[in-house]
Amino acid sequence: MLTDTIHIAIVEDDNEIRQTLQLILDGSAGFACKYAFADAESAIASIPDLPVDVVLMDIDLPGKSGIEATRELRKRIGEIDFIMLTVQSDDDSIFESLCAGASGYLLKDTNPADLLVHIKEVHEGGSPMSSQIARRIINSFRIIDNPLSDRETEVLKLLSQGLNYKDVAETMFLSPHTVKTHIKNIYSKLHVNNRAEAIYKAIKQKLI
Amino acid sequence: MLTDTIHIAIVEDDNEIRQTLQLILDGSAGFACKYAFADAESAIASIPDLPVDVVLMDIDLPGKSGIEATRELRKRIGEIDFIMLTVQSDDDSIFESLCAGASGYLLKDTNPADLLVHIKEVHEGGSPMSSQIARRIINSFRIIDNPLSDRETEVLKLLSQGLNYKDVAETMFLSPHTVKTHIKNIYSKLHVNNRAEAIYKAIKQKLI
DNA sequence: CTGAAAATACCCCATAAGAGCGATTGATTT
DNA sequence: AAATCAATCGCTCTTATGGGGTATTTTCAG
Repeated sequence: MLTDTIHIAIVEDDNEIRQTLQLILDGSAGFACKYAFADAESAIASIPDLPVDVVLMDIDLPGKSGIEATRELRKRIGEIDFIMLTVQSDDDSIFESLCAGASGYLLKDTNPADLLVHIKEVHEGGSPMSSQIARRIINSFRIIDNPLSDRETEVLKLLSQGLNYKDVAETMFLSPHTVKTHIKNIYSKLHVNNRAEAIYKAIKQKLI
Repeated sequence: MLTDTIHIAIVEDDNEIRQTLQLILDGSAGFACKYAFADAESAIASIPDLPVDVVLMDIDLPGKSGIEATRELRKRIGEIDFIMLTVQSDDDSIFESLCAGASGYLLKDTNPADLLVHIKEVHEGGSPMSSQIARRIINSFRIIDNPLSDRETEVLKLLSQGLNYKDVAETMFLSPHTVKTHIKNIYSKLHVNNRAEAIYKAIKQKLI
């Protein structure tokens, strides 16, 4: 049925890649690719008004990057899925893209047949990515190493919830003096000298 | 070659599933599955001393969960890859597993042929997961919505680095009074009343 | 059994932080 | 033209915080 057609837009500055890709996608049953843009600016201007389900977005664009384009388009339209299609696979690009609202992240050497499968997956609520890229994302969940004792971790968690010395002491059935000592030790172990930085570091290192 | 064989261990309490799986895996070229455990405790006791490359871990085990088993084994041995193989696909299970050190997360309805491919992927440094599961992970990177102004965000970032009123003021070329006002507005917008909680909330909501 | 690390408790003191006020200017929106 | 909000600067006051110490008990690994 026509209503099941997935409507695709491409944002890619390389003319050959863009045109080839558009031809392939538009020629495949169940897919339509009527729109293609060579830069972020024109994509941002046009896509909000187009009947598009999935956008294939290159990251390396002249002027605004594909990540910025994704971020801006996301702000205005929530229903479109973005797949980053790029040669870059460095950690920063991946995480920035995901934070900007991308649903998939594929490398440009993905073959057209697989690409079609992945577009379908995204449209059905999935997030296709190569297992190498998935690993990088997964690694970001790992805990590096935890210098804090159980008690110290407990204290820090309570602090992060806005409790002060006295409250923490009461919650943990301790003297406020002990809480203070724990906090001092936490600061020393994390090499910080105040609460704000301690919490920041602890979260970044997944200690709390 | 024999040296290219991937050695697998299974931890799964259902006898039928465990035995069937072991037969299939051990019978496949390039794979060996000589070890299978019915509970976390025996797996934790034995696996550190076994020549195993990849562990297939069920989450729902009697006694200690597969997630705990993964966490404990991870502590002691870094070179083994863990694939969670489970019926549960709720967000908590996924994130806990990843934090515990799992490299892949597959549902039990994955067919044996695909499973072999995924085991290979893991062993080569990838992280196989269904695109539905990948989407859940990706969604955890999304920014919910940002009530803070640019200036306020800037202030909060500096606070998270341990700066005090005065330092922030100097860095941003502002009066300490203005910084104080910004902070007060931040607290009010985030519904908190101190620095610690503000930073905690801001990070959790990906505002900084 | 012994020694290190963790957990507990206490003191003093200078300063940073937060609450509660008010006020002006310049955009942006309606 | 009015209203809103962001951004800026200012005051007072109380309390919490962090830095500097010391010391005892418990727990756990070697």
